[in-house]
Amino acid sequence: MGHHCCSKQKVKRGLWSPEEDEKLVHYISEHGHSCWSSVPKHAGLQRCGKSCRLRWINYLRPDLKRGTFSEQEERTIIDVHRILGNRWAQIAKHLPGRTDNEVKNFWNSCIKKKLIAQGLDPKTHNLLPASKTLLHGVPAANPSGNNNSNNNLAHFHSNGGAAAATAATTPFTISSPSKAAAAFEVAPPAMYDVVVPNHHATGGMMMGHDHNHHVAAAAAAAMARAGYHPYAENGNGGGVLMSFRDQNGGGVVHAAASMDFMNGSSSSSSMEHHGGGGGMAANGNGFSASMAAAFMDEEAAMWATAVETPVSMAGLGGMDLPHQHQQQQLLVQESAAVVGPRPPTATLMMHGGGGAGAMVDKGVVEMVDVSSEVYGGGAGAGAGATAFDLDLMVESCGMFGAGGGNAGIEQLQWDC
DNA sequence: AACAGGGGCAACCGCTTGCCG
DNA sequence: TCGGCAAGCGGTTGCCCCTGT
Repeated sequence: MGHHCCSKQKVKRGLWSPEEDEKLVHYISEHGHSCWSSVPKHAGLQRCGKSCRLRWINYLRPDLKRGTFSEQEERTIIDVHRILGNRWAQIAKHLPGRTDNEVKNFWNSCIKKKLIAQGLDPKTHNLLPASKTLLHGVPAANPSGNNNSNNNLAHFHSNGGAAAATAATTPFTISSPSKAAAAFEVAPPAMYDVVVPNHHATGGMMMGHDHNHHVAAAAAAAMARAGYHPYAENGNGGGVLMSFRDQNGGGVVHAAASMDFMNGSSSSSSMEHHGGGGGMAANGNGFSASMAAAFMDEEAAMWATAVETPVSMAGLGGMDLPHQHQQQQLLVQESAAVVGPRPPTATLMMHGGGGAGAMVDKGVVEMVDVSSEVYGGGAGAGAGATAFDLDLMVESCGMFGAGGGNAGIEQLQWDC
C-alpha cells in the first residue's frame, strides 16, 4: 500500500537491508536531505521519502547513541515525562543521541512497567488508586474513579520533586513530620493535603505571587501568611519557598529565591543547606536538579491553563525575570490555547534552576548563568550532569533529568 | 529439539503543523 | 485566505529474538 505521500510509487516496505542503509547514508552524507521526497529517487532506493527520513532519523544518523539507557537517562525521561507527558520528541531533546522513537519504546517497554510496579500511574505519575488506598487507608480519592490528574490532586514526587498542584478549587495542605500540618490557603477555598513522609526528601516548592499581578501564585504567599516556612519572607505574595528535607543527608536544604513580581524584577536566589550533602537533592532523593531548570517558555506555561488561576509552583531559585509579568501572561495565554485539555482550574509554572537563571524578555527566553548545576551536575545538583544543548533548554523549558534517584512517592493525603 | 508466549524494537500509519504559492 | 505539499510527531503494528516449557 505504501504511504499516501508515495502511493504512486512502487516502494519497498519492511526492514531495511544493509545495502539500502548504505545507499541512504552515502547519499545523505554527500547531498544532505533538503527534500526527503526526492531522496529515495536520487539515492536509488525503492522507498518512500518518509521511510527514508525515519530510517535516517531513528537509525542511521551518525550522532545517535545506541545501546541501553543509563539510569540517568531513565530518570530524565521520567522527570520530563511527568511534565510534558507523551511528547516524545520533546523528551528526546533532553537526551542527546536518543530519538523520540527510542524514548517512546523504552518508556512503553520498561519505564512504564517500573512505574506501575511502584504503584504509579505512568500517565499521570500519581499513585494508582489501589496505592492510595493502601497507603492512606482512604477510599479512592476520586468519586468518579478517574485517576486523571486533571482532577483534584496534588502530587509531590520525590524522584524529581516536581510539585504539581492542580485544581485550585480543591483544598490542600502541606505537612511534614517535622512540622505540623500547616494548612494554608492557596486560592480560597483551595486546599490540599500533601503529607511528606520522613524517609523521603521533599521538594516543597512554592512561588508566591499576587493574584492581581497576572501570574498568580498564591500558594507561597499563602504559605508565607501561614508562616509555614521560615523563608516565607515575602508576605505580599512574592518570594519562592523551598524546603528540602534531606534525611539521608541529615539536613534540610532551604532554598529561597527572592523575586519581586510586584516590581517585575527579581534578585538572585539564595540557598542554604543546613547540614547534609552538598545542596539540593544531594542525596539523590529530593527535588532533582533536572526539575530545577527554567520553566519560562511555552512548555513551562503549558502547564498553566488559566491565567487567572492563582496557583503556581516554583522550581528552584536563581531567576532573573525582567518584564516577566507580561511575558508570563502571554505564555500562559498562548499555552492555554494550545495545550488543550489541561486542568481548567490549575496553573502550574515552574521556574528557575539550581544556580541558574531564566530570563524572559521580549518574548525571548534565555538561560543565563548556565552552570553545571543547571545540567544536574555540580555540588548543588546531586546526580551527574547531562549535557544539554542550550537551544533545547530554551526551546523546551529545560527539564533536566539529573536529579536524585527514584526514592519513591511521598504520601498523599487525599481530602477529596 | 520443538513450540509458544512475551518483550523489545524497527517501521508504518495517520493526523497535525508549517511553509509556500 | 485557501489548498497543496513536506515534515514532524505520536500511536500502533508486526517482526524477530529470547526464554520457558
